[in-house]
Amino acid sequence: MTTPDSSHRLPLPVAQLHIMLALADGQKHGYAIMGRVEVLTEGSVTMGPGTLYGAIKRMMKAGLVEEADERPDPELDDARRRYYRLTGLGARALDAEVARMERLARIARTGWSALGQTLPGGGV
Amino acid sequence: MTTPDSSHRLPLPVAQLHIMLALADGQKHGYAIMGRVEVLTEGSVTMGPGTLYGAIKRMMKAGLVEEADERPDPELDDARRRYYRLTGLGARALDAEVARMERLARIARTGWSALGQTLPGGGV
DNA sequence: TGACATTATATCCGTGTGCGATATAGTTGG
DNA sequence: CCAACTATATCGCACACGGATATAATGTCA
Repeated sequence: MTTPDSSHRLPLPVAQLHIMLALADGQKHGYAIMGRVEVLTEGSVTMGPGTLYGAIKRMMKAGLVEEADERPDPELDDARRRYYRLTGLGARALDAEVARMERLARIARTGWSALGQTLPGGGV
Repeated sequence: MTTPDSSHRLPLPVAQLHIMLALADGQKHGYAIMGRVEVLTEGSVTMGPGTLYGAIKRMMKAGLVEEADERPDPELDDARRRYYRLTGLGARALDAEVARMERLARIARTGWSALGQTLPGGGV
């Protein structure tokens, strides 16, 4: 019996995290997200359409992102585009995921002493 | 230019990262790893045997961990145990993975300005 | 106008991963 | 002596990722 309220169980799938980061500063359409992910990861992650649209479908189902009806100036627009934005839930999930990564990174950098807990077993 | 280190690709599967963190302060046997992961993640991640041994098998194949022959004092030992430790490659992969997480966390916290790059396309 | 690259969304499917369930057995303690 | 705990191991389902592919509108340029 996994958590029935699967609204946001961590860790977030990596593709979803990348998409969320790309959307963090405002709504974007799919193709723009792909480009933004590449820039954000400094070229280390190239997200193809197979990854993107599959992930977005799951994220919409989970309520992490939603389609935006508002569109930019018609001059700059393209009828084919579908714009997506983070929901409140999505923003909170992103925050939780980032906190999770920071906690793990801190453990890796400082050792588990960072936890301030007595660990059983000791070494070996 | 981040050294691509072609032998493995990031992001590391989450279970593998957790195992590596658990092994970072010294070799441990499987059952101890499960407990350590739970402590390290402050109870948020409970790793079962299905996850652990599958992941370890893949990690050994990838050269990220290896089985240790040295065992602790026979008094404290248990014949059934199999001890694992990080390899040099594993330690470097852990380091790269942590760096990746820190970079993403930094982007999430500070926005793109962290990249010091001119982003094409603009918003919307 | 016709040709071609680019932009843009969408699906299919193989493979890898996570993880619950399950099996097996040695160890410890009342 | 039996129950609980320790310990390793496998199976199978479901999901996530990502390459390949399809389709079509838009932009560009000779």
